[in-house]
Amino acid sequence: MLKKKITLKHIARELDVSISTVSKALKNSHEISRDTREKIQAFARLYNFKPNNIAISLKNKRTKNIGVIIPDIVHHFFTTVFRGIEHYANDKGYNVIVCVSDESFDKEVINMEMLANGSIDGFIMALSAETQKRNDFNHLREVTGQGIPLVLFDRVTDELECDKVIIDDVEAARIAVSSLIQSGKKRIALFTTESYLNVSAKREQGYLEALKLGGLPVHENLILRLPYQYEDETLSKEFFRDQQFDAVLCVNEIFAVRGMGIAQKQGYRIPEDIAFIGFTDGLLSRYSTPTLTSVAQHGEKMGEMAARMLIEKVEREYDEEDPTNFRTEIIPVSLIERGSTSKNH
Amino acid sequence: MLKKKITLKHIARELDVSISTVSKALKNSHEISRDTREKIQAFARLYNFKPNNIAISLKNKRTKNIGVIIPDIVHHFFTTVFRGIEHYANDKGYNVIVCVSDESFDKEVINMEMLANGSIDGFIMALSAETQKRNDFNHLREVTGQGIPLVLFDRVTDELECDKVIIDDVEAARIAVSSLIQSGKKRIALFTTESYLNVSAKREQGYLEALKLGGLPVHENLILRLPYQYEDETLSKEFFRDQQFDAVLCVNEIFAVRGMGIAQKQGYRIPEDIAFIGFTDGLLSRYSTPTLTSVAQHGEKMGEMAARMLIEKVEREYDEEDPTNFRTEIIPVSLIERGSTSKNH
DNA sequence: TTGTACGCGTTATCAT
DNA sequence: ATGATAACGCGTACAA
Repeated sequence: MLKKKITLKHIARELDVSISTVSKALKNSHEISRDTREKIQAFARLYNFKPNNIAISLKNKRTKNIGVIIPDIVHHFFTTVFRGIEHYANDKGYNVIVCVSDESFDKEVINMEMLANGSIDGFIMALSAETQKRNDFNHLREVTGQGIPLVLFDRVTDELECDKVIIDDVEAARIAVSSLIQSGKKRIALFTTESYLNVSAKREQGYLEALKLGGLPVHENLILRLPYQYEDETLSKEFFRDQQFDAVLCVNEIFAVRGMGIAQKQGYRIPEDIAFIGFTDGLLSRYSTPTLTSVAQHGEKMGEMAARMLIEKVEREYDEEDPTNFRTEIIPVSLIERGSTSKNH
Repeated sequence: MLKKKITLKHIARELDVSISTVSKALKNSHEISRDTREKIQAFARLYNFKPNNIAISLKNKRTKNIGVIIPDIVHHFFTTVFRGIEHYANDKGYNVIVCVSDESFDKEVINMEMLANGSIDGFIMALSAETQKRNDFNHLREVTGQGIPLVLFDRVTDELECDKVIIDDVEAARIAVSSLIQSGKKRIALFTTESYLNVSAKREQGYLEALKLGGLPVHENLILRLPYQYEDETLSKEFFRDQQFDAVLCVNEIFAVRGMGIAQKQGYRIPEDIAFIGFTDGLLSRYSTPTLTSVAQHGEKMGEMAARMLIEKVEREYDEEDPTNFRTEIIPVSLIERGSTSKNH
């Protein structure tokens, strides 16, 4: 019953040939006579021989593993990106090791160190909130300094020279707000997170730019900033109660859906009284009441792109190419229009 | 700038000692004189020496990696379980390699084969839909036959002897339906998936048992079965239009939220006209309108348990213990009551 | 056509 | 106190 994994050595012993003969025979080398070749191959098939990945990794100094470090896994956008990474990587024969930083700087550091000691050929990651707040990227420099390729996605930083994949958050927010302006909205609010997160800062910038472009004034009291995982709805309730706006851009779909819930409870009609647009086109956007118009970030494409960039770097590693040739790819967004901005949906 | 990874050999050469001396010194062996020990340790620290995981894996025949194969990653419940696995595993110094089967039998097989060749010490998985449909588990037997520990969670099968972690789906459905009966509901419907999925079969069974227990008759036309990822709402619309029920148990939160949307559009009030209960206590349950009463499956605990069982097996592997001593752990569920069953929420 | 020897990086055992 | 050697499993340059 217990058929332990078989090795070249076993086969060699059993068939009374040398290990290298077995190795060559299994790669169909013409150095080996048809006879022994077939004998060996038959035996190998019979015992279901598969070469040991670890041994091969050690020999090639390539693991065919890529390390993915993300702040959270119970999170629609990140899982979407992950799916893209996983598909592309698998396609190319790579496996994916995932570590979750839980938005913690220390965990991010520990995870990277764990993986950097030979377990992976390269990293794909989105920075933890704490890392962005501290603006400390030495653990990343450490790793790139060792020649390990790194691709950052979504939560990136200008302080680091490496490959990056992002959406144009400024542009995305601008598009969203402009579409509100075009549909006749005059007073547009922003419901967002505290702005040490790169993305929220950029979305705010896009919001401001769109207002300017549309000739609308900026009112600080039309902007509400709450912690990323806020609990207390006091401030948000006030915000919507004192409603002085006819539309609101929300930094993600959770903020949007919570906002819609509050607004509806206070008797506002959506989209007539207040129109909503969110970021992150996930389940909530599709199944909320009303359904939520949302900026789709195409996470899967982002993941594919990140994996592609990483694997290219990894496989080019030992070639002539300039290793400091870093790219930043921008994944286009699209606005998915639904019931929170138009009655027709 | 490019400080390539340093090895024992480098240190040995540099300090003009033997490799084994370096190895011992770094493990603080008292065989080595304080002098050389300190010299070597200082040097190692300076050059940030970390032993190569791959080499250690090869030597120990232990990778400290565990393989997780799940049907889908953009899926609240699975990511929740994954989080539990990841936390526990990381705590114990293990890394997690994730593969996604996309509900495909072939992908599941390929993924397992990729990982089974030395990349991991054991598997944690939930069976793909296709695998359950085909009832073909040879790839799993293959792996366990090689002595690789396997823990199945949620999507399990009786055909396989191995460790398992499940929720009691029968019990869970019974609790949910009983609570509806207790609150005075008389005609309780079931909105579920086609039943080749182990879980939906069990939830249906629990539904039937609860009706019997409550002295309520079973009406086949109160049961609607649709494909797991159905698109067309024709049948569901009919189902709710011809509404002959005052409550409905839904096999997951997506089915529940879609159902609520349809019912509300047709003018029914929730929970007065129809009460809803779903499975999978995720974002949708928390943020739908009304909020959804839901069976929480405590995925994170499930993941922790699975990881614990697996790691115990892995680390006991070479000991005396009976390897055929398989357990099935049942994670208790709880009913999270919200607005879809009671006005007070 | 086949086999020997070496190396990947580490550790453990056995000399010296 | 230190070093040489073998071993983990594989691949390959070189020797026979």
